[in-house]
Amino acid sequence: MIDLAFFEKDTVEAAMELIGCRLVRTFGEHRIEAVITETEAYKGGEDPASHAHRGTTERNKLMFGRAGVLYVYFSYGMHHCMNIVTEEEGVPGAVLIRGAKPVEGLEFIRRNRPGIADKQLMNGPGKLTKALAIDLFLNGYDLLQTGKRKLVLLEKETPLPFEATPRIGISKGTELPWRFVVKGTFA
DNA sequence: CTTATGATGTACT
DNA sequence: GTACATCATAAGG
Repeated sequence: MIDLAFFEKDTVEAAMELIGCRLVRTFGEHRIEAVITETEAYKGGEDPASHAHRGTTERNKLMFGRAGVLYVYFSYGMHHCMNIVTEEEGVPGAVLIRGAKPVEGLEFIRRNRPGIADKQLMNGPGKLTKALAIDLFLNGYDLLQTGKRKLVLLEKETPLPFEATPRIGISKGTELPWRFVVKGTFA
């Protein structure tokens, strides 16, 4: 079961364990479910590519907070990116969810991404947030909260084979193999 | 198939 | 002012 201990650990470990977990987004009667196929780990201090590298700012302060909370930010003036905070409180870290594969609610995903081919619905961080209708109003959302929830993370049923590669879209810290992506044709 | 480019909020120099 | 954890489209081979 997903609990605080699942997130309150080393960010790289958490990023690997998130591969194969399912995201469930609900709005009213609607339900979208997707399997996470691609993640990246971002720490703080020692990680030059991390938003938290140079200490807290108004935008990144959630990365220093409690694990299991969403950190959503607006990037390049037009995309949202979704992260899940990791590590103990006070230690910066978050896992960027870079890609997923739809398993349920395809019609609602298509509605969020009109005119896009099925294979490209959620194969990138900005695309994934648009497909799941995730934006800044979910910034700070607690995945561990009880009661009626708009977004739920489910533990994987079966582990998926994945590989570690350098992270994408960054110019510093490229030597760290902290991107994890499902192998083969699954994604 | 590949590369180039525009859109543009936030953090930083 | 510049850089950036991007994406969709246009242009070239």
